[in-house]
Amino acid sequence: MLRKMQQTVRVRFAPSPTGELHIGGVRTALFNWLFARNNNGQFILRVDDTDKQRSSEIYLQSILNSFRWLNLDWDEGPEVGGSYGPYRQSERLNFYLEEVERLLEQGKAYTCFCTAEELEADREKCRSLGQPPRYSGRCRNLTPDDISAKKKKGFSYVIRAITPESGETVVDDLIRGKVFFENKVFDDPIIIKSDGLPTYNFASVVDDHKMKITHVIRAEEHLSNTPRQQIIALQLGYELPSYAHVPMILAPDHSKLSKRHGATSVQEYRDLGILPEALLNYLALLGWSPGHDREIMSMAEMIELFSLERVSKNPAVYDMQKLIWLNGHYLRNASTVRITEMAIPFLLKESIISEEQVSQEKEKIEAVVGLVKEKVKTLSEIAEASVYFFHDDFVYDQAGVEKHFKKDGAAQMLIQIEEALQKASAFSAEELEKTFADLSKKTQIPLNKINPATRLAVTGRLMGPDLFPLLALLGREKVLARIKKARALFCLD
RNA sequence: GGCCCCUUCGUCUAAUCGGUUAGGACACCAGCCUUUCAAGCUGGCAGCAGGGGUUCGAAUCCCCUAGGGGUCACCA
Repeated sequence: MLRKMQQTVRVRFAPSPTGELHIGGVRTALFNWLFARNNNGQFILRVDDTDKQRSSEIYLQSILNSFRWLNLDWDEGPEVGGSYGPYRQSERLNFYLEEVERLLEQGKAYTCFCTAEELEADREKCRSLGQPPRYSGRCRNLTPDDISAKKKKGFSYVIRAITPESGETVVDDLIRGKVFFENKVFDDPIIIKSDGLPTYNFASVVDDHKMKITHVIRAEEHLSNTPRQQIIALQLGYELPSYAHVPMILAPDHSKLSKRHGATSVQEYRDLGILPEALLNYLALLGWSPGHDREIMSMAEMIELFSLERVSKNPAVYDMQKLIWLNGHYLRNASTVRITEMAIPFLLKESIISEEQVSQEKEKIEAVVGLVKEKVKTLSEIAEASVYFFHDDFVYDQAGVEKHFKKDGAAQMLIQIEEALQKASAFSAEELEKTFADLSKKTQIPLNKINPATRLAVTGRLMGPDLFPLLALLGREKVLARIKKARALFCLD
């Protein structure tokens, strides 16, 4: 504990820009971030873009946007810089080559000319013998003359690091304890590819060291990679960071989360109308708990309570319903002004309002959102529930029409409602509530007939926000016009 | 298949060194509230994967079995 305090905690999240940031990545990033903030340490973003083919700037920008949207800030990394940069692996080639040169000189790595076909043949042979596929070590003992001759002929080559053939490597994991691996199951890993770029296992080790990373917190899928990285680190003479492998997030069918399971990227959740704080709170609960019955937590509370010791070992199945529930909670408790800002893009996208209205009718939009947000769970539902405040040409619920309009006396009732509303002294929620109560008393028609009929006439629906504030917001003119229209459209007499 | 990890309600999880009527949350069901639907409140349903040990006592420690997941690339 004391030793931990002496050294500033430095953690990193190292996405490769080959796709959108997905929720598994966010959860890993979040745990890193919480751990850093809890320890007054630094959270570093590093771009693992050594796969030239698949990496793209578009994805990097999208990932950074997702981080910004989630409000997860990084102390060092792209755009903010830092004293251990550059933070893109594609710009750190000189570091890797320097280290490879050293390994080569020390005889801890060697040049390998084996072709893909040769390697495949080797693997095939191993398989047929019932053994695990393993590199034969054919090029380990090439002489310097062999090597320069082959290079001169233009053969392509890679650099491999030498792995001990016996003994074992122990990964001391903060979450799982000591995990033992026999060295004989590993072959000599490629550290520099034939395109001259480092492989993940090498670049990652070099960067973690050069960036003074103290804790490597990553998904469990990397656990079996860790001994290979430790072996490389050993060859390089590095001191090892602490490791913590967090459990994976699984789809409801217990398989690995993928596109076919629906939304997987942060961007998709954003488009669905999920709030960033809800997503983070939910993700924090997947594989971690503060220990007591606490579930809804602000970022400040999560920072305060987070510890790796309380991260669980077993994979967590992802449950959309609980996320939605949490989102509803945050939606209701957030300020109307903020939710309105966030809902506007959804209203625009569904053509419920125009750009012009955004600038000219902000107050009305806020009033609508304020009324409607109590009943919904996502921002896109806000849009859906707001339609009739801005459009007169909505469709009427068919079952509702049968039940409330196509009955004897329905027209009479609507007329009476109209008259009462016309005479109402003020068109406020309180006044309207009184108006309806009086009407019910006078006509002997119960409120549970008057109210739904009014709602149906005015909104086309049977459900929605409280009726009286709804009517008040719509205004006398629109309400009366809509009741007239419904009467003309549906009533028998 | 080899190696590695994991196993508490349907799902996420709690239960400090072994002693709890195994707790909470989502979902589901019922009731209350109510002008609707939600929300909220109250209550209910539901779990220690199986089998052996160790122990006065095991969800908790050990072993085995089963199941799930990961990994074995010139992807990260």
